[in-house]
Amino acid sequence: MTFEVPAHRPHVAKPAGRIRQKNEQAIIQAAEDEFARHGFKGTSMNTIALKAGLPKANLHYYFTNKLGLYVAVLSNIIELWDSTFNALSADDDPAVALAHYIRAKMEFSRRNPQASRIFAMEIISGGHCLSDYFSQDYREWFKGRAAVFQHWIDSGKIDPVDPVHLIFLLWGSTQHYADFATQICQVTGRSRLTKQDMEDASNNLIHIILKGCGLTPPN
Amino acid sequence: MTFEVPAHRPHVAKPAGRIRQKNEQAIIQAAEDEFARHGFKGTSMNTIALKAGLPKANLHYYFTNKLGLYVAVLSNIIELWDSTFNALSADDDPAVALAHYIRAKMEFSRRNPQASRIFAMEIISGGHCLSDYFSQDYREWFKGRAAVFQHWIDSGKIDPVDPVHLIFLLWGSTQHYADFATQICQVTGRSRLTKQDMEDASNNLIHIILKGCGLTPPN
DNA sequence: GTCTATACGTTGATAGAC
DNA sequence: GTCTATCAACGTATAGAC
Repeated sequence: MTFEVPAHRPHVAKPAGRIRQKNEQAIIQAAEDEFARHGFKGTSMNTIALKAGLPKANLHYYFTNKLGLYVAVLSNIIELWDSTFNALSADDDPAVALAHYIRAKMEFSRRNPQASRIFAMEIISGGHCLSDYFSQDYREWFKGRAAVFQHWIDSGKIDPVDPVHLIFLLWGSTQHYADFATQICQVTGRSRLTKQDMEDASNNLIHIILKGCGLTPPN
Repeated sequence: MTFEVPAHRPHVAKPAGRIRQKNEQAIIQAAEDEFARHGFKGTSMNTIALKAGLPKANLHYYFTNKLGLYVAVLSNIIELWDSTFNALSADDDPAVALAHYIRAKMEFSRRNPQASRIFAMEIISGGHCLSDYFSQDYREWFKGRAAVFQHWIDSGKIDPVDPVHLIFLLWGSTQHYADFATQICQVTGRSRLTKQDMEDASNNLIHIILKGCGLTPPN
């Protein structure tokens, strides 16, 4: 009995791989748009397919099902989400670190408003798709982050505020500019939030929050 | 040819009216639950009907169509929404007025988390159903509200912060506790936000925001 | 006023030709 | 790998019996 040896195939960049990459990218992009606007249940695969310029059967080829696609989009977002927050360290000067964090979070809201909105919709909807993300590890990670603020408090660098609620203040006040951009534009009569608008907003937040914690804004 | 005269019917409280009131209430209640969880597109009339304990044809009897029901729910919410904000007056002591407003807004978030979430979802989705609400009048109203803060600034009562962004800070930081309650519970390991949690949060916000505006919290 | 039965489009998903 | 054709389930909405 003999075994066939596979014929030699010269190593070329598989065209399939490039098409896959391009299509997956187009699908994720289109899916972000739709999920940000209508949430998970409110979004249809058909609409995503149309927006991506592909037959809808292809979506099921690349992403087994609708939930798979949604989780892929969410994961894409979560990866970016916490990195800025992780940059905060107990050794930092609180004023510099907080000002930097607020600017970074606002810049993230400006550049990825859809990511912020998908996350917001998922949380508002109960966050069941993020149950893996919200694990015991996540709680430990959060405790560690809050400990940074507690250290600043214990060493008298900032006012004895509640570290946990300070974090929610930072998150809520910055994400508001991505999630509620529609309302902000309506009340201010703007068509969109410019980079300058976001810098004004950042400066305002930095002034109030830092001073509110007993700090003087840097520079 | 004779015309029949309708037989006399003694005036009794129409059972129809009471049934209508009871059913409409049950439908709106169920609709709030579903819209808060899945947004407009993601909610089905069938699910609302099941939750309300009524055949789904009844929903179309009481509320012409799905959009009509949604708008009814939204209007219910909007009515409550701005009243607390209207209470702020240029003549008030800023510290007292701001502290009172923050507490009122947080209490609203605690008692009507679903209302806040439906509003949030609608805004994130583009707010097209609120185009009537976001009229020229609304912009004028908002300007008038911002003028209160500007007056406090001009008379040297609070720091020269940006009044418009201060409003967004107040809105964002308080609504966060309704809209992101799921995330807050997950990271803090709680099953729900208690009244005490919300009071702690209020006190923290009052400390930071008032001090950040150059004010001393009252009492 | 109320509810059963049903019309008819859209949904997520798949089978199978190319 | 890709796409056309199709399915069963579910969507909103209504007609008409009670």
